[in-house]
Amino acid sequence: MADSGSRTAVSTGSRGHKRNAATTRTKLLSAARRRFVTLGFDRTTTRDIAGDAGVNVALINRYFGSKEGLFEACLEEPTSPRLALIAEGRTIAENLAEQFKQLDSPEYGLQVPLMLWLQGPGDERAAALRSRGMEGFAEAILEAAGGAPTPDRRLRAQLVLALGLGVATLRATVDMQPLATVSADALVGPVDDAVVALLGPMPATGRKPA
Amino acid sequence: MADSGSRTAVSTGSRGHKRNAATTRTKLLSAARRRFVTLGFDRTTTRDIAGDAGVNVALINRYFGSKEGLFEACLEEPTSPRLALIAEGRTIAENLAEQFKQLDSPEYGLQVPLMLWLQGPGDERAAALRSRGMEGFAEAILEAAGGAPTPDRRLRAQLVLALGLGVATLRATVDMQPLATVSADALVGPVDDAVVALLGPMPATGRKPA
DNA sequence: GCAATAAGTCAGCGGGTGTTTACTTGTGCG
DNA sequence: CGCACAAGTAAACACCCGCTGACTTATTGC
Repeated sequence: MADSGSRTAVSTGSRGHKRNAATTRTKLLSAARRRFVTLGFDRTTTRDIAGDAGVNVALINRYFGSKEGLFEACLEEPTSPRLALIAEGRTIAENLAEQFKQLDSPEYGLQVPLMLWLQGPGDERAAALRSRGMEGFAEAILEAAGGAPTPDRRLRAQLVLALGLGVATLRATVDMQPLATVSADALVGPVDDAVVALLGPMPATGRKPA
Repeated sequence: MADSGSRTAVSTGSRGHKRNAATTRTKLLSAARRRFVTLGFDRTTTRDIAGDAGVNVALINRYFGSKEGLFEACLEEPTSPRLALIAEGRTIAENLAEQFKQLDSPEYGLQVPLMLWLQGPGDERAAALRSRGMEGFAEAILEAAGGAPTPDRRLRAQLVLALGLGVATLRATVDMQPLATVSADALVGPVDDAVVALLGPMPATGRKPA
């Protein structure tokens, strides 16, 4: 149901034609992602998404089956090539700040915005996706921090994730000065203090492997 | 509009009578608070609240004017005597853990549940309440931490708040092990590490005032 | 006890939302 | 070209929600 069609009329090109399934699918995805991130699932209406995308509402159900299907597609399919959750050669704090920056830019990025995971549909499937995504993120943090993955360190890594999530949430939803308006770069220092306190200093990457 | 009435028929007692405005008002408040905290504003329906409270739906509009009014009343009027945001004689981490405990108990507590502030109505008034509440919380943290309220320390106090908010959010909405199920007490140690890293050690309270 | 009034009930309206269905228009292949 | 089918459109359906207004029932002061 609502798959890409057995035989697509337009093979690959999205060139200047007025009708192109892949293009409108992508338009819907990015429009939906932006709305979902800023407003949450409930407050986002399908008509608004379609309006932003400049596309008919019915296409949402055609291509994604339902609003929930569209939401799950937002979780699964990034529009631009997905950024590594925790890129190497940077501190964890810097990586978190990178996520904040993506939240800041209203056009997007918005690759793996933390907010997207929250306040999604009450749907069971989405909840499972959310949990797995969060755990994966925490695990990436733990790995980047190095050391043995003991239960205590796993908990601490999840606290780092909680810090990042809290910052993203506050910045996105509450107008609290200075946190709401300060640049993501200015957060790196203090956040790094907390991360180091929780997980210890980052291991030297690359040239000095432990 | 929707005030407590110029001349209340029942003065104070909530004794055995079938009709008592104050009692049903309170019933509505606690039922609403629980729903709002667990489900958020949008997913909570007035009919559900009234059902939980064992009360007719129309009473919500009678006593609180609207669903939004009920929400704001939840923010303003705690059912039980309000706990200090940051109680003295405890570390900030312990105080945060206390908030987590209140989130854990499904009956409640729920005095100043962090979640309540988020995902409220898009209403302007509620947003303002939210911002002021959050700022007040951050300021209480800053005060408890002692030292001069420099802009940098204010930001750091807000990061502590972000950590608490993130933990509360994750525990309430995402089933991520071990964070979701670990006891609030077990969080005190790690959280305290982060808080100390951000704001320095707590000043000695009471007997050794600065 | 008896009106006066507050507390509570009931049914329905109006609006908004997700979704479907029947239809039209464009596109590529033979 | 022209046919078949995909892509897109328009309108309406069905549902749920917040809210309202007229009504009924209990409670209180005299």
